[in-house]
Amino acid sequence: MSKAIETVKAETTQGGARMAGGERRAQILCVAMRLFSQRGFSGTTTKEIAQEAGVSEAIIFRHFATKQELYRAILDFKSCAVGVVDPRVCVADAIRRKDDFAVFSGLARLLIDHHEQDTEFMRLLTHSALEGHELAQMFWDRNVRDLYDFLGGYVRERQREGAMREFDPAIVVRAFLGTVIHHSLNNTLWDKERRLLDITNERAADEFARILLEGVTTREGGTARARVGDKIKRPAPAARPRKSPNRKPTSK
Amino acid sequence: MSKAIETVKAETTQGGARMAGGERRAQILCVAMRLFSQRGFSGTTTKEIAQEAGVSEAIIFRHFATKQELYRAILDFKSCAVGVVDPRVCVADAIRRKDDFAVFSGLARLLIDHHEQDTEFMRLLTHSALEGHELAQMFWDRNVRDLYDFLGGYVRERQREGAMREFDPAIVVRAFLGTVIHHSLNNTLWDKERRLLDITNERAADEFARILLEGVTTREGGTARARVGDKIKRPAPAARPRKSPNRKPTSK
DNA sequence: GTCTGGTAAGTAAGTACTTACTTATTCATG
DNA sequence: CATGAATAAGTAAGTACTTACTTACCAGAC
Repeated sequence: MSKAIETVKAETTQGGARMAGGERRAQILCVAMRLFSQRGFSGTTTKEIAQEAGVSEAIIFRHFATKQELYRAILDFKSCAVGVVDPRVCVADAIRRKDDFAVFSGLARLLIDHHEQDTEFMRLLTHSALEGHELAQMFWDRNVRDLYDFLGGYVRERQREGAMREFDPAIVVRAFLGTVIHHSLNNTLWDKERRLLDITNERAADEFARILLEGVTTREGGTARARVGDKIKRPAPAARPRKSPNRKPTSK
Repeated sequence: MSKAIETVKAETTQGGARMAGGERRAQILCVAMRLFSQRGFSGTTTKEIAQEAGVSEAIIFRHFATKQELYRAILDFKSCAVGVVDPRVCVADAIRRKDDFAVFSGLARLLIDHHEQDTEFMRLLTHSALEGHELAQMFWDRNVRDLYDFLGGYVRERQREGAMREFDPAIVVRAFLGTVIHHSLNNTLWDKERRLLDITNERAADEFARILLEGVTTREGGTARARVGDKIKRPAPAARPRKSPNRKPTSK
């Protein structure tokens, strides 16, 4: 590769010219994240990272002792930076007003938007989960567990007030977050052209929230048929009492 | 590695002794699938595959011209084998009876069970989706698209009969399959110890179906509050008329 | 001068894939 | 039934190239 080409490429990625240590470090981190998210850890070579950053391979190892450490630094950096938009804060108002729809659609919107604008991190996280990287687990434990607790707590509260049915809150959260996260994953991983479903984030968030809250069947009971759940022997709620909610069928 | 050890290991994976061509090929395929699903394509070496299969590297290349071709063969094989349980057949009876709950819980149960017993394929598919492998796309297009059409069709039919609300069927399917698939993915990828939610497949399927059909809010309107959706400007249904259902609010 | 950001040119251990060769199995034939 | 060519399964030891990571050296700002 000629020097000229290398310089041009370097320019486009802000490489080339001499940089302050911190700057260069950040730039390498940035380039590496892009590549790791595209090709995974073992699918990305340090040589590629160096080329894309417009520097020689050696300076990568000046900033990061090993390839592993570079990867770790990325995951570390991102799993902190991701916390800047705290879902709890963003829907705090809706929670206070006990506006269920606003809570769920707001949360969904937040997540879908965030996933859309940070596709890289989503891919990176999935890669590292597959590869069994400890930091993926750490991120999951920290951020996702929090979300479950937070949302589950809200559901439990609304159940106590008689505004929600007696589902296990954890199941409700799983159902909702599943829909939302899968939607994002689907959009970035499998159906980038939106062939199966092409809707705005706003609409997706609203509809998902509506479906969760109202259900898809008509409440008036379209045809004269057995109510849902009549024929199933619902397993004793205490079978696995890990997280059994304060069930209290208030209303009615 | 001593000959003795190699023989033992070979025995456990049915390698070692001379095998008929087809047999050996199948065994390599099997071993390779396990390794690819654990470590991804570029994270797995042909040497490892050979060792685990208890043969020399050369015979891998006797059966498969390249590593890529081996990978392709696996994806090919699996994406066919996976079709043996056709969801459409399995819930055909419920469809005929128009038992919404049976349809959705049955389908969910089928998928979750299947994912649980074939974790390898799920991981493999995710890996290859991340790596942008064409065959992952093919599988998605073939199997998932079918499911969307099938389930979406059922929803549309029930809407025509006034038994379901006027959601875009594709959104309903996305919501439901999202919940189900995410549940599986969660169990195999992030939360293997089931710390966030530990329920049987049967219960998961039933609850997911109930939530989708009934919604989580009480129908009697626990507290005197605005009905869900009152304050939102629902986007004009014809905004993106891709798949707008034959809406016909029959009943009532 | 002496840090500091940078490089060119390594190195040892892998990597996918080949070659030249050895063994076991099959099976028509004398 | 024995036999021996044909064929298929298998291996040890490569090849050419890539990988993560090092070493020895350089140029400019303070």
